[in-house]
Amino acid sequence: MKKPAGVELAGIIRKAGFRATKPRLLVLAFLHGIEYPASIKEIITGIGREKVDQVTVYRILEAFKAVGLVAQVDFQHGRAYYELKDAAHDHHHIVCTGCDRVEDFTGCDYDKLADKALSQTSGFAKVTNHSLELFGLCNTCVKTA
Amino acid sequence: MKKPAGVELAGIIRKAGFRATKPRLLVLAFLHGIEYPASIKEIITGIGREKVDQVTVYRILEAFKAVGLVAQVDFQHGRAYYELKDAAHDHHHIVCTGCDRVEDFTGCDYDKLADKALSQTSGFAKVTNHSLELFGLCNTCVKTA
DNA sequence: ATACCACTTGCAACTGACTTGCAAGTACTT
DNA sequence: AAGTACTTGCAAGTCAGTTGCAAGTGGTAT
Repeated sequence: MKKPAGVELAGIIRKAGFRATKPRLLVLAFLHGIEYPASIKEIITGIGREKVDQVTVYRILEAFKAVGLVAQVDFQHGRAYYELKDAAHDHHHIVCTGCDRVEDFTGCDYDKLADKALSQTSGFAKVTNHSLELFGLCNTCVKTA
Repeated sequence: MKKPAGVELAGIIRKAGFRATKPRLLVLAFLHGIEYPASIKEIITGIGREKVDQVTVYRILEAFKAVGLVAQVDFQHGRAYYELKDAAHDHHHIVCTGCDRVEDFTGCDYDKLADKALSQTSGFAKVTNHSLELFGLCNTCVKTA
């Protein structure tokens, strides 16, 4: 089971136009294993500091983002979070401002939103990307608020 | 016209629970004068570096944000942007990834979105805030892309 | 298999956004 | 006019993310 997974990941990386190096495989494997977006620090700690330099992780994520392999999300914590991008499942996150708990939700109606924005603005030709986060209180934090 | 505006701004600040100090008046007046969100650096430069310390600007914006007087938006430029919050006019921004040009659009259907998210998640009790940005290409940059 | 070379990585040093501690200043109250 | 709690300014610090460059390595051609 380990070998096939590795091979598959290498294929994903090569298809994206990169060499299937050990750091890139480690980053991609780590992202495959998480449920919610992870910060760079979490990614490095998760992989193991001795296995890959943080600069390398920054560069890999930047490159993966550029080819649409990963999505960068902003939880307003002063640092970037990353997760694999799943084109078929455009989801967003709701973040608890009390405890940083995260859950997913879907249905932002991206296409309609993009059309609406383009029809309202005179200077824009196309929408290529979007970011949407909801902030709120989880069942636990709402009691102590 | 200058005096009344100043008095009015002072009232806004006091109503929010702060003392109407010179730095706070300057920040609020500057935000009143901009068309699109400004970075801290732009705010400081706009006000005049000699008139107010950058630490003070950071603290003022943080405080104004906490009471809902200003909104912080993320254009994925690695720094925060700020603008006055207009409760009656919930607008969002579309940002050109080529030249950083910004325009507004409205109609994100916040209430419906919040309901949708709450019905899909089991752990959240309420939505208190949201962030939404579209990224795209303006009429100029789309030609050179 | 071997060698090559462009692509990658790791290290060290750096930048720039933002924060903290604290003494000095000042808006509002009495 | 004076007091005091709220604010500010300065200096120094933290932390995320970047840059330059020499050393390393994956994929290809031989």
